[in-house]
Amino acid sequence: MTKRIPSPHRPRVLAPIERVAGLDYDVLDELLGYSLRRAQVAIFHSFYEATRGLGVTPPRFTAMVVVGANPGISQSTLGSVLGIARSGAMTLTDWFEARGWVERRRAPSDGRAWGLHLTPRGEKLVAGMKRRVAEGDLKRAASLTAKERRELLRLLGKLAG
Amino acid sequence: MTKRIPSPHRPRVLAPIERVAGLDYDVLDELLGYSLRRAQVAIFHSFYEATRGLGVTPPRFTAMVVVGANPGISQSTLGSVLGIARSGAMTLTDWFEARGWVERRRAPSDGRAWGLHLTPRGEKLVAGMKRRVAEGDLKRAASLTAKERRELLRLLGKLAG
DNA sequence: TATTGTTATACTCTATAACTATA
DNA sequence: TATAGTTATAGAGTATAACAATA
Repeated sequence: MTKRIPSPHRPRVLAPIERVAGLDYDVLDELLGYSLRRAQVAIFHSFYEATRGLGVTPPRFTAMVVVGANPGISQSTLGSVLGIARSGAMTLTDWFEARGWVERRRAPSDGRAWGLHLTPRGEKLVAGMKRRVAEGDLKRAASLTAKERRELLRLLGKLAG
Repeated sequence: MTKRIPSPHRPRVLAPIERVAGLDYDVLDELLGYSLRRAQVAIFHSFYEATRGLGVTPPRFTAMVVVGANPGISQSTLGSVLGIARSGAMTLTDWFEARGWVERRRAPSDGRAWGLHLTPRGEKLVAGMKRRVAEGDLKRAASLTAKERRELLRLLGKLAG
């Protein structure tokens, strides 16, 4: 089977959304969409610190966590979780496999599907990342009280749900 | 001056981040980063409805609003607001100019820079979009009380700031 | 020298569509 | 027929680097 060569890992440092002094932002500050975007970019910086050098982007992190918590998950299901097409889930899996973090095993119940599993190395990596990302996430939210952070999570959940 | 041909407008409908039943999401639900992403995707759908058929993506909407509220703004400053490089701000401006929504006028104080201005057509368009986007944003947040929505905006602002 | 806009180019991410092998 | 994975291809968005004109 010929494998596509996975792309080199060079994650982008998302440019900060600068607050340009003296500029009128009009309705933007009243919009949840814009505020969400700004908050997300801010959080991304702590994520980037927590995964520095690994080439792990947020979708890749999500994928690793989900594979770890759901061993044997298929590529298609992984794609659904991430909101990407099957072909994208494949590229993603190739990327992990090339690094020896994830392996494909034939699903026992369905000859078409692969079951995805973390390798021992993948297990170790994801454990470390989970810890560092969670720490960074907390640290970035240090301007919020514990109660505010919980409330924020709750409100975001309501919005997304 | 040879102008680059702006790309056709075919905005993507961001695939929803499905909640796959029976799957273990592990730490993800405790992370602000992941919750922000899910909320953002949800909000994006109302944005998409509000700008349907115009090819206006969130960054383009932000740009139109900012140019409208700050006539004469330079491409570089616009790029800073959006967190993109100068070359990207140029492509963006070309896109608007090709539709007759924005025009470049030589900046009186600096012979290198362009000042960006909405055309009458652009003014009309952005006014309508602002109304519809704000309405959609409110509607999408209908599951939140007015107080919760304000609190969410406040917390997001704290996080981003 | 530094900055603005521009051009050329490359890369990432993702989508669609066609193909295969299984179901 | 339908689905999982694969492959090929295309497009949107953005980055970097080099250049001209102006500061």
